[in-house]
Amino acid sequence: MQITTWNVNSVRTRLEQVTNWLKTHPEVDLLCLQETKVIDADFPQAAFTELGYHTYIYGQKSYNGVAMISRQPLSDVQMGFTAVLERDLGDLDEQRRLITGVIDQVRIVNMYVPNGSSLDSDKYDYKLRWLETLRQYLKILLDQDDEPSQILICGDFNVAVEDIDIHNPAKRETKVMATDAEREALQAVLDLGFKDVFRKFTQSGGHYSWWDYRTGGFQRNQGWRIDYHFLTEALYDRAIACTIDIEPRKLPQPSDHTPVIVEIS
Amino acid sequence: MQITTWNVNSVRTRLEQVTNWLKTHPEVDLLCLQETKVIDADFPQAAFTELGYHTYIYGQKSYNGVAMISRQPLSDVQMGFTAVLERDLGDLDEQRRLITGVIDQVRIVNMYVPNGSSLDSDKYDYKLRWLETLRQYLKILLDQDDEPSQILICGDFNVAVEDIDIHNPAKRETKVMATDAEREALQAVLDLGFKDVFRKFTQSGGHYSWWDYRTGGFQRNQGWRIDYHFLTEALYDRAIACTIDIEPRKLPQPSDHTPVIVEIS
DNA sequence: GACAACGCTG
DNA sequence: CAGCGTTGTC
Repeated sequence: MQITTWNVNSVRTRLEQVTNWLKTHPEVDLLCLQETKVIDADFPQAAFTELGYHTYIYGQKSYNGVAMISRQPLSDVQMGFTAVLERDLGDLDEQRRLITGVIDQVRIVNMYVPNGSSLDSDKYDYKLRWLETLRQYLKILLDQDDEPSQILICGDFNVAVEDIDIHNPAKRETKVMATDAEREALQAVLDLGFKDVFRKFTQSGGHYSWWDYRTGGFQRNQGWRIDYHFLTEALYDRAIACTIDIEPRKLPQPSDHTPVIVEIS
Repeated sequence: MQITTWNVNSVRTRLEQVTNWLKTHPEVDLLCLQETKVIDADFPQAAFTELGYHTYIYGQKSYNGVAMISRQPLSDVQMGFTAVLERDLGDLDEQRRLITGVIDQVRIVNMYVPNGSSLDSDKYDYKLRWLETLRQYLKILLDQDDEPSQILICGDFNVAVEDIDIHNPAKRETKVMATDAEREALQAVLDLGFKDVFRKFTQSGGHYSWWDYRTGGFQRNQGWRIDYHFLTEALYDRAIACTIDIEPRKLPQPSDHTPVIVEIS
């Protein structure tokens, strides 16, 4: 089974690139999208159903929005934190950033973690609170799951977990995406029992999933690895490959992110 | 000598269409553009100079803007009413709607007449005042010119001069572009001694230069003839053809207007 | 740098 | 329906 995560930065603008990618990657069973930036009514479902996929969408206009494009139907699909946490989360579940479903006894959680803007902003605080809520949410999913848990969480985490996941980690504490506070908040999530499956196969640096549009850093491979698949132990053991496909980032008018694919035996 | 008028509705968006049109119409000596929608600093001059044309631009951001693209250098180029009327025109010369120059002893005046919005608007009043100012402006040009005057005024006049210039003239008094007041204001201009050269060669209706994007009227040829070449008597006598080229309107992402070409012996 | 929305104009 | 500019976001 192959699962891909890809922040497409508008599914409508990138529609042809996404469908072309699916056509050239028929072995991919599930594509998890982030930043679809479109309300459900305007999501280009037909483009995917015509190719034989099932679509599960949880969208919002302009910002955020996630979707899952699956060869097989998913079961137990749920949107947002509230469906699982069953309490009022205030502002933490207003934005559409998280969708989950089950395929072949594996629960997939596809998410778009808040970016955080700047360290002194309310958005940064929101990001930390969101990650803590994610921890609580995943704890329940883990408790609900049969042992051993087979859960995969993937998406754009907007955090680089290690210094080798950043092209220049020197001033990492001054900007969002790699501060200690963000890493600790994410680590608390991973401590529930999730492992970065890319590192099962690749220990070297220089492998990134996102390159800023502004600095033109893709040409010089000045990027960040912020898109991940984190797997529970049992699933991690079954993983046989995890790769980053940088080809879509080379196309004209690309997303700033590129797909990350994991294969599970 | 062939002269073309074309409201391109943004010269940057339409640049390739415009240069392609020039390439396929090498016999055109002068192309008069309206609604270039760009300040002079950002006008894509190089695209025209590379093709061997001289450019004369009088631009404005977002709205209006006129330009002349000429095989031969133009002489005595002037922008706006004020250069000729030499008095303070208040708001009537703030918008960049008029440029003039001389080629082969023929004075060309290229203009974009205000649209007028709706009958009860200040813009409608502005349109009528603008046309009266145009009359005063042309009177001076005529007085300055050697007898017999060889003046051609062309552009988007935003007025249909006759009922056969409108696909459905029934309710023409309720909307802008063919009310009696607009026609009278334009007629006062033409009474200085200008004639609609298209009608020298074609008397039938159904010939238009503009089709509204909104109503999709191009498919059913529901348009308006609002782009003209008006010529002084001496020049009118020398005209040997005047045609509307609807091909550019058939292209993807077209301007809502299409070129009108006049040929003078 | 790129995307989407909104307001304005035609 | 299509253009531009502005704002907000990342």
